[in-house]
Amino acid sequence: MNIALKAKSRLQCKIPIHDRAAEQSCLALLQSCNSLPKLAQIHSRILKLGLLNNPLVLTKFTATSSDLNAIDYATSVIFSPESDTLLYDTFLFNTIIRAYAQINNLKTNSIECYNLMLEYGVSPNKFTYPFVLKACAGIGDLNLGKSVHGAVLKFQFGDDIHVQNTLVHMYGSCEGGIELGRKVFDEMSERDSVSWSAMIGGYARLGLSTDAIDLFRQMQISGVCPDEITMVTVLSACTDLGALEVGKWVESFIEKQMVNRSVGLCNALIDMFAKCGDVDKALKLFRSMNGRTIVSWTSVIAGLAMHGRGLEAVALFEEMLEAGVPPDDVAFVGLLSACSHCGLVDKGREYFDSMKNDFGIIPKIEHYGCMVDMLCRSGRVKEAHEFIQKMPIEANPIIWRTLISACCARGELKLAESITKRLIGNEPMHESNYVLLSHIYAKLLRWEKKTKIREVMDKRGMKKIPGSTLIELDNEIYEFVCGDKSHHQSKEIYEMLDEMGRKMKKAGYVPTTSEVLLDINEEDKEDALNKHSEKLAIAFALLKTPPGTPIRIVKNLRVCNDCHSATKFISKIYNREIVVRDRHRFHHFKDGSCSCRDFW
DNA sequence: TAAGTGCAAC
Repeated sequence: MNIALKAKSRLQCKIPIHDRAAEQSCLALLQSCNSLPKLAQIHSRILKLGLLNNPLVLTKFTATSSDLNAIDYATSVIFSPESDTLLYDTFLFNTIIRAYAQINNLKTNSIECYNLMLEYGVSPNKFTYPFVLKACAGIGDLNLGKSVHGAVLKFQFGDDIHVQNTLVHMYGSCEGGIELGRKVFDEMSERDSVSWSAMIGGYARLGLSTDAIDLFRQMQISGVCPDEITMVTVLSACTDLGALEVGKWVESFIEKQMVNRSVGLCNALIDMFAKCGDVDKALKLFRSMNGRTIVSWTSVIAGLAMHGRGLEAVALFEEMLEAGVPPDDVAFVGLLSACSHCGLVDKGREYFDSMKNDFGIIPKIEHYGCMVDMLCRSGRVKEAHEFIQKMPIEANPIIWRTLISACCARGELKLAESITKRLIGNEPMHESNYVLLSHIYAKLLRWEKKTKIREVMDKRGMKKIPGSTLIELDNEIYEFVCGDKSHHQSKEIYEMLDEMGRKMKKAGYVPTTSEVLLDINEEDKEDALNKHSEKLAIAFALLKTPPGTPIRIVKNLRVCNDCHSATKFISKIYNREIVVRDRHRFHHFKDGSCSCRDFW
């Protein structure tokens, strides 16, 4: 739909005379309308009464419905050449701007409509800007947002708290806008829970989760009472960090401060517990809640899959079907990844077909990704390769990397090499491709080629994403990077590391030096491995926590082969359960083995 | 007629 085009021709149109009584009766009907079928009835009445060109009626029609067809219908009539321009007012424009701002992919229609409003000389009011800014946030265009901000100031709505709140939200949703959002936030004379939620949410979305949690602490000092949405936002920051202790604290805070937990809040708690390592708690919470939504089910199913408990995830999916909840595409991603993680290839294939045939869901790249992973894990590398070539959509780098890892694990090194080289051609600045290639060369014993990779990376000016590990102790979050010496107990940590190394070697641990990308001698390679952030974090935890208690750490990247092998030894030697969350899944180390069964 | 939030393949 092109609003502007439809509007152009109608500036000169004549003013029709309306039947006021009919208008009133229609408005009253719309007032009590609460369902789409009812709306359709009213629609036919509008037609019968000849009120098609009555903007008042159509505005109400638009406002009552969140149905896209109704909105499009109403706008096309409102802006048709026959409609009554003299009845165009702020309310009408606000309604349409709001309607489009609420629908994904149609946010630009909101902006188009707002521009039209200015073009016709209809004045925006303080209710206009929250809608317009919401649309800007959805589009994520910082320059657009800035220009609307300019208009806000020009029309002198800059002091309105709702406008300010949406400005914060808008800047927080646009790339590079967070600082400007913070400026608006800092300059506000008064802040309510929405202001704080918008700012905390901005940090959380950008992955600045520690900033989000810090700001939440400041909010408590400020005396503004957080609401459900604030808590959902803070929980998403906890989830991102893997900060289970902070998450638990948030849960108790919710219990103390709030009477009822909304479904949304419960879903956020479930997701937090699952992704912070306590999937049993997530399950318990899920069992205790009323009014579960598809998001609740999906969060637990995906959570179980992530912890390697695929069979339980599949059972839960079946339970969901029995409960009469129709699965959506996201639920199938969780289910298929569960099948993949517990080796249910045939069952997985059945579900994949059923998704299309029984539920009419067209598989997306993520679903194909699950299928490739499933075939790879069960050792059917060739089949996986054929599957990729037959896919109706083009494979993405994630899928290719899955296949490459499987090739390496199964000794299909030549195939791995050729795919990796092609991938580097497509994504020359993606570090993990080079790491993969270097592993392949190490396995092929092609040391000279392996050495060259580092040079290529340097020449292309690539920055290595530094590996880091988070650990939470006594409500504090500690971060370790490779070779970190910044901790005040650094000396003790490195002594612990030496002790761990000695005990591990005695138990039969051999460092996987082929992991190291640098061109250095074997001894230095061992040293480089030994300083990996996850080993530092584990050493720190062994020092600071009572014997026998579980250790939980969160790694920002995928855990490396050497750390994986070392952690297995450590779990046995020190008799500790070690729960490692990496970029993609959980590893539960216990008594010398890992829940991922060495495939990740 | 006003704001803010939650599930996704490696």
